[in-house]
Amino acid sequence: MPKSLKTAEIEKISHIEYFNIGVSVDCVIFGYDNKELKILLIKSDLEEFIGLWSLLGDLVRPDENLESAPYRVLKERTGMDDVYLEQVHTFGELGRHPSGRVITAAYYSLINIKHHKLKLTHNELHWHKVNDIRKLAFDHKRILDTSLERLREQVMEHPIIFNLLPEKFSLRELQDLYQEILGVDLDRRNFRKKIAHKDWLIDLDEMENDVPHRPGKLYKAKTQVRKKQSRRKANDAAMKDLA
Amino acid sequence: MPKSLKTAEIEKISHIEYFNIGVSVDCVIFGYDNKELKILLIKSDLEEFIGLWSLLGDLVRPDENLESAPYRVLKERTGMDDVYLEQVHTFGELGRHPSGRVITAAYYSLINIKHHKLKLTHNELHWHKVNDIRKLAFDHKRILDTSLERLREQVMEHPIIFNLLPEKFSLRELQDLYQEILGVDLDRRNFRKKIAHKDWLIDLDEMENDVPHRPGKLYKAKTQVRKKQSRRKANDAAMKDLA
DNA sequence: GCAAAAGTGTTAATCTTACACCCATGC
DNA sequence: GCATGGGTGTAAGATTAACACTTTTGC
Repeated sequence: MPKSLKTAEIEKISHIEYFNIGVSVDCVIFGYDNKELKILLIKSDLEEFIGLWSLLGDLVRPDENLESAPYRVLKERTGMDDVYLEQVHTFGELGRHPSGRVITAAYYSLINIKHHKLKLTHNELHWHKVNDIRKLAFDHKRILDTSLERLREQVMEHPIIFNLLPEKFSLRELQDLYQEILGVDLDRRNFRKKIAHKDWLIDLDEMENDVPHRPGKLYKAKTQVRKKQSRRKANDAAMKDLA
Repeated sequence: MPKSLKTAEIEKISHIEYFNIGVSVDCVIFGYDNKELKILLIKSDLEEFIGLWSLLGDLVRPDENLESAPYRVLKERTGMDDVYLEQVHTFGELGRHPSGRVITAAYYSLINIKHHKLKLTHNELHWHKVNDIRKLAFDHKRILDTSLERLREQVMEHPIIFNLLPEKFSLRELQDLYQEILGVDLDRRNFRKKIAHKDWLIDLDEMENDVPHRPGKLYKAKTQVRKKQSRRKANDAAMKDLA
């Protein structure tokens, strides 16, 4: 047996002083309303950040999986479960939190802002236009920027965008949302071809109504596309790209 | 002033029991030698994982930035600094570590296995073929799989692969490395066209020597491509993709 | 001269872009 | 009848995929 072998218990004791870092999760909760990408923020309750807004976060509980924490935060703050959540990055600069050493794992979430289950549980929770945000508490602006970057990278590759829309939507609504997220204008005919090619949608054979123009067809996402497709496909694509 | 406003100091005290989670980093250190993708592992010194290999990791020090920790681990274990390192994902399942609650941020690193500075500082450190690895200590196999997946996603998009090669290399060596990472065979002519198009290389006007066949031209990566290009370009690409 | 890998170009297929007209509805 | 957006196709350009022969070197 190697001479330096030790039990986990001994290792823990010898490093006990290291068990002094807080771990939190912060949720970048995206919504879409009125043709604008929104994010759910809460007024900071820390004196240091008075007047500033912050992401929804919480310390990870000692008895909870890291991945469970953002679901809990969402459930507590919005009443929603079964949401799309994805880890983005973990931030751990010294001094990023005035309470001491806190490392935070950032997740982004895409939710339907009109969902019947959505009930904001706190009167200092508000939806903000992403494009208007200049400053947030902590390093939350940087977290938002990173999440938005990731969302832009993911949104064409994986059928996740539908989490931001009502169950039924028209192609125009979908295109508007892509445009808002990517910050570009898209050609309608080319957009429709590209979406059709991805085979993400089911044609509902229904029409919009109460629109002051010719109604569009309604679609829904295929078989509850709440999660990204397996990364397998991304790999296949990368390979095909070069093969 | 809102009634529930509190200072960070008070907040910390009220959550003191949460500051009981260890935070570590684990490094997936890739190298390339003998046409094989390798990973640097250390024999686990925990009784629970006797006989198993594990990633190189360490607890994050209370006075060190999260991002600094993997650089420190690499420096300590290999003598290398100025390496390519990228955060992949943070793992925090309950029970992933027998010492107690430890959440780990995984990074992957690409290093030149023949670099003159590389000095393994521990005699239980060894390079293993990635393709041969079936089981590792902790959840390190999963961390490896996630890192490899990410490496495959990144390697065509960003000029990072050169970190695995010596300073001067031939196109054949580069192609072999891509094939090894992606697990596919590539067409030589198409590969060369694609690489030329990316404009990542400088033609050194030198030739291989001591090869038992016609020598190939040598290239080096343009202006020390140690980091990914800015994400900006990825976004532009995503937009262009749809515009 | 033989084994091994270097180097190179064309064609067909696919994908991407740019672009304009008629249609259905509410008012 | 007019304003609004729905719905659709084509041609040019760019990119990708498949594919084979000649060259240079060491032995």
